[in-house]
Amino acid sequence: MIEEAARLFSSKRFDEVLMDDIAQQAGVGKGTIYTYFADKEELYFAVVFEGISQLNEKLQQKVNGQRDPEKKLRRMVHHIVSFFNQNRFFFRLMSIEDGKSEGGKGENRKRWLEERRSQLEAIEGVLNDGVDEGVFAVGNARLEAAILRDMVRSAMIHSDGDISGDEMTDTIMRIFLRGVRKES
Amino acid sequence: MIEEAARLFSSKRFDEVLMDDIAQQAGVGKGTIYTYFADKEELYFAVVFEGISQLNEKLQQKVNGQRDPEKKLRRMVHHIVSFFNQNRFFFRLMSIEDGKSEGGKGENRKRWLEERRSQLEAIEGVLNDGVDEGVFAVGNARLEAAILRDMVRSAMIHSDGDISGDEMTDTIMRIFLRGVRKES
Amino acid sequence: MIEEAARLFSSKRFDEVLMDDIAQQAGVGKGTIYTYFADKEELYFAVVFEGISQLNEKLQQKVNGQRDPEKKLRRMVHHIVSFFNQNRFFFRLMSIEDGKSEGGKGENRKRWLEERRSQLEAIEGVLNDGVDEGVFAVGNARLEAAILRDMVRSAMIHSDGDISGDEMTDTIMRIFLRGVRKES
Amino acid sequence: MIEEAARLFSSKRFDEVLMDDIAQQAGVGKGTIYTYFADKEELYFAVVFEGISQLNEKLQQKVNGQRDPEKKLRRMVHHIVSFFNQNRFFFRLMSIEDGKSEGGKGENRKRWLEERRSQLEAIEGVLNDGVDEGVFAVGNARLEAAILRDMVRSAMIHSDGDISGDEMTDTIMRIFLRGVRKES
DNA sequence: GATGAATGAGCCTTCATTCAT
DNA sequence: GATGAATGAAGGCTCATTCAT
Repeated sequence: MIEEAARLFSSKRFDEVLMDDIAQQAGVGKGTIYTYFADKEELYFAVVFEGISQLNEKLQQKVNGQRDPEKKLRRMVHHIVSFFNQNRFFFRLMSIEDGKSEGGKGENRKRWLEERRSQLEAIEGVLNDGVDEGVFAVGNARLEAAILRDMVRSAMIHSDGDISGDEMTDTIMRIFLRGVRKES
Repeated sequence: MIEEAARLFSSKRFDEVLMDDIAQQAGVGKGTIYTYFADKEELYFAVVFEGISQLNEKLQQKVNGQRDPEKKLRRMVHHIVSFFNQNRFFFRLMSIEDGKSEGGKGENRKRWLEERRSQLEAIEGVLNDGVDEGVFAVGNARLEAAILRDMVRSAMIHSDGDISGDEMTDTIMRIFLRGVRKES
Repeated sequence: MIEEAARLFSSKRFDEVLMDDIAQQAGVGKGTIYTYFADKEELYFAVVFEGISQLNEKLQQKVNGQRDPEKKLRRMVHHIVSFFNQNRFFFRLMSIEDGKSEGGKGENRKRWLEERRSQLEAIEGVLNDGVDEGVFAVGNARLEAAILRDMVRSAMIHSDGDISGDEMTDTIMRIFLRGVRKES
Repeated sequence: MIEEAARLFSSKRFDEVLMDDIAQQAGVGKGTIYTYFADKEELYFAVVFEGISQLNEKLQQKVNGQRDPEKKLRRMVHHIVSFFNQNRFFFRLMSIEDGKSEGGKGENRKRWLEERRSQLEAIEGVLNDGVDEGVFAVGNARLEAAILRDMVRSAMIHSDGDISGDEMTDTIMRIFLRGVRKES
């Protein structure tokens, strides 16, 4: 149900997605949705958080069990690319939420910001590790973490499926690593 | 009228923006909007295209009157940053449209893709110039142009006004330039 | 202006006729209509009354200057047919008004009933003359006058222009005259 | 629901009848109407066709089980009078539709013309039977059928409830029968 | 007096939500 | 718990009417 909702929400505007459509696609009665979600908005955010949580969890795992900051970074980027490749709709949903400024029911907005922070902190941590080890030189770690992550978004949007996940990862890493590597 | 609509559309969901609100904010009667736009959707896209056209036009100007590819690139990035800083709503609207996949009345979708292509080609051109001059080394110029442009988006989102336009430009250029500079 | 309005009101529903259309057809500015008529409804009734008054006036003339009741009747029917043939729209408008029951602003409704009464009285008078002269035998003169007049409507609707005014008159008179002629 | 809509549509102009009123009169929610009819227009025509179909069906029955053309005709007229007496609104709706010329979505217009034709053919058939049996003499059977049917309309309009259905039938038959009877 | 751009009251229609089955 | 027919609040849109030019 969440999956079908995700598919729809990521390809159409919120108001263009009808509860009827979701129910039909998910193969359940319309009323059934309301057994699990208070309203359309709640379903929407369930979809959004389902996606980002899952990604964040996996991302955390990649950090562990690897020493070299560059390799860690590459594994993380590779994972983000893979995840988005398999869940193109989630990636679009996240883009949308990321673009928002203040709006939304504070509750959800807050949760979203937390998830995003947690995601960026994972990347930021690796960058800082690299700095500590004397291999990276970053100005604003948080900002650069965000830039790295969004490079994936950018690559996804502009690849239209023409470019393999590996090629994307390579391109992103080439640009980014040289950008943050400490000049010797 | 378009300006007020842009402000509203960029801070709320399409369905949360009421024609009544737009009319009120713009200080015109509701009916007046319909004298100029067939419906809410048309107004929305007028807003979107107004923004991107304006940006693209200015961007084209920056390319001329400058030799050094690095300096050209910096001027372009600086301009995008300034433009988005002055029109925060447009930048959000563009993010939204960029995220979309197929949907929408083909008409508008097509126009959007064209505007985007034109924008990226401007950047791409500079990258290719750099390659010709032997100062840049790029793999997929279009993709890397897109990445550069989206770095601005990323920086905007994650700066929340804390970071000045110049600092943003510097950070972006530092990362990107080193990423594309030909290794000597 | 009234004429164009008549043409439109008789071929479309009241709500389908736009003030814009009337203005355009009549070749005047929309505001100009309001110089002469308080609102759409007033224009509509001006149209309706213009038609029936004109018809009634002419009908009255036909009665005079003829002795024989049958000939009078024939001349009247012939005139109604001619008038409707030249003003097909008026005939439709009258049908509409005739069909109504109570509704409408009492003012107009009252005026309409008066005009209709006056019209039927003209016919009724001839019928009564015939009765006085011993050539007609009628039950309810008013009702039979109405039936005669509506025969024209009926013939108009079902002729679609295939039948000439004279043939219509002949058919109507054949049926009606034999129906009211005193049996010898 | 159709019945209440019929009552309203026959006493007011299309644009004066509000969907709210229909819903309220019918004792259903406004949205419910749209479960069964696509829009106001569709409901309107459903109402119109419901009436004429019902009448036509019954009319067909009257033709059977009777030999004498005059008696058949009288039974048909009597039935039309009764039907209209019981469904005054339908009779007004039919008048309106009959008066129209070209307009309307071809679909509905076509259907209307068919129903009307079928109705007139029933009457026409009896007239032709009479001609075959040598008791009637008609010029244009279709036209005279139409005239007969519309005599009922005429009588309805001008009776205002003062005249009984039987009296109406008698008057109509007296005029019409003598009009078509073959002169001996 | 004529005009037509601007207006906003009003209405049709949609669709999230409910609740009886 | 599941369902989907019924609901009505809400909002997009129309168009008669106004009034500054």
